[in-house]
Order: sequence, then C-alpha cells, then structure tokens
Amino acid sequence: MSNDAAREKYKAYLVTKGLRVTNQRLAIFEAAFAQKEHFTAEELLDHARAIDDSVSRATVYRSIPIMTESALLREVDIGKNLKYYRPNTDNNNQVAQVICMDCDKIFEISAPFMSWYGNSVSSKLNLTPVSQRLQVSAHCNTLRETGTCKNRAQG
Amino acid sequence: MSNDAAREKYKAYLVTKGLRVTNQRLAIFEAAFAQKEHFTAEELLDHARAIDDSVSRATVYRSIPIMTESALLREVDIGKNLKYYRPNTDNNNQVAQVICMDCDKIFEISAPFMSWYGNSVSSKLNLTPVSQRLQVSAHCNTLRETGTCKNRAQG
DNA sequence: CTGCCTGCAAACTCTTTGCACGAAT
DNA sequence: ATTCGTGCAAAGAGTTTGCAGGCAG
Repeated sequence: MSNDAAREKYKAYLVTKGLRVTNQRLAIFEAAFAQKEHFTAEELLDHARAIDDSVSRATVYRSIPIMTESALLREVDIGKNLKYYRPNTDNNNQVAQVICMDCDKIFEISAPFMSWYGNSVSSKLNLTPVSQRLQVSAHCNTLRETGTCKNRAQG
Repeated sequence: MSNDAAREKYKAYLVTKGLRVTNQRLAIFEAAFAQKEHFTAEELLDHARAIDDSVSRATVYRSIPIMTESALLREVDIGKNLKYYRPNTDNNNQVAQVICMDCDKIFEISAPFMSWYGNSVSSKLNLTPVSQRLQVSAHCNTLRETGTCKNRAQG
C-alpha cells in the first residue's frame, strides 16, 4: 500500500467514525508514514512538529490509538516500558521481532506459523485468539567483533 | 526444585555476589515462592509485608532484579506497562504465555521450538540470541457463553 | 566497626486527562 | 452555530533514586 493510499484510507476511517480530518491528525499521519524504522511516541511528536509545529504531545497520544485501530499503525511492544510503532504498510501482523539489545535495532521477520500456533493453543483453553507476538532478544556479534555496527543507535 | 532448595540457592547467590542476607530479602523471597500465580511488584510487596511488615516498596523493587539475575524469578512482560513475575521453579524458560484479556489469567505452555527459532533467526542476522518470548492474547469463550469464568480476576 | 541495606519520600518516565479556547463541518 | 479537537499543564501509574539512619558481617 502506498502512502497516498494509506492517507486516503485514514481520511476515510476518520469520516466513517465521525471524527474530523484536522491538520494535526494529518501531520501526525504524514510523520508516521515517513518513518522507515520503528519509532516512539516522542519521536513521532518531533517529526509531526516538523510538518506542523502546532502539534502537541497530547494529540499525538490521542491519535495513536486511532491509527492503531484503523490498522494503519502497528504497535510493537518489546518490553521496555516504552512502546514502539511502525506503519503497517503491508497489513501483515504475522511478524516476529528480533531485537538487538546492543544497537536498539528491531528486525522484523515473517512468521506465518504464529497464527497457527495461536489458534491451536487457544482452542485447547477454550479461548479465541486475538493476536500473538514472538520476539527474540539478542546481542550483536558485529559490534562485539569489530567495535561498531551500522545499526547502532546514535548517542 | 523445592522452595527449600530455592531458598538455599538464593542465600548462596547473595553470598557469592557479596550481598547481605537480610530479613527483608528473605521475606520477599518467601512471598514470591508462596505464589501460585503470576504476580506484580505491588502484590509481592503486600505478601512480603504479611511476613515482615518492615518491608518497603523500594526494597521489593531492588530485590526483583537480584532474584531475576539469579534465575529464581522469571519476568513475564505481557505488554501492559506492568510487569508480572513468577517463581522459576522448573528453570524452564522455553515457555509461551497465553493471556486471557477478559479474565487477566496467564497460562503457560511449554514451547521448546522457541529456542530453535531464536537460534535459527539470530544466526542469519549475525546475532547471539539471549531470550525469546511467544505470547498469544485471547478472549474468553467461557465468559462470553456463560457470563462467568473461574479464572476471572476478582474485582 | 564498617559499609552495605533499608525506609521514606521525592524524582523520574511515559502516558492520560480536565479545561477553556479554537477550528471543522 | 454547534460540537468536536486542541494545547497546555497537571495528574496518574509504575518504577527508581538520594539520603540519613540501621543492621549484617
């Protein structure tokens, strides 16, 4: 899905829900879909303000659930008391995350067996699966061996 | 591993690390190992205070990393901005969690393929896997069908 | 005795919310 | 004109930390 298509989908979602299409909501949308990597709420605020400097932190936090519910944004919780997000361009939530603890990089790997597992295990407990996540936390061999890694977060 | 064995292991771990064996640390240990379900830091504080009412919240929070590092406690982050813990009696971390979102119950299911997956996927990225987690979030059929569920959290 | 450990309360981080103003429909 | 959306700042939840006194070794 292109960013243009996603923007139209977002506008349509807002209208359908009786929500207003405001400049701030569009700026936050643009900021989110300009990202190539996972981002936090605070980073989203920074980028949205670069587009429209009237955007406030509150509006970012109020927009995130809307974009998540519309399936345009995917939440990625890696257990750091800090949530990450990314545009859900391919509408694929059968994805595992491999988290490099040294470089703070999140790799995403297709893992279609997750939903099979979720269904299988839920049915035995008389539950209806909603979502599943599979995450691997790891250390960086490149960093250890060479002292640097291109994925390393700038500090 | 029995609770007695775990207690001795904890004491030995403290001594090895040059840490002191205090009444508060032991009370927190006892409180943790008396639990049958997953618990939060706050619940651990309550139970520890029932054993030794001098235990403070700060000491609970300072003890949790010690018990986690000694592998006596296992952290279970289910993405709720609230961490859960449980005694790691069987020393088994190849476990998936099935989380009932309606009843707040966490089921644990053995999932030995997790470490295979972690190794396999990490090696392709030149990473060394440290841990992995697999979690399924689900709704409760029993609650929906009958209006009650024995796993339901008391409110 | 020495220095780690403790409780207390304040600080911290991330997120949510009440309020009065402002803008979309 | 309405009514929802917004920014601001304060509140909230969970956790961490500085400090002065206390207890294990």
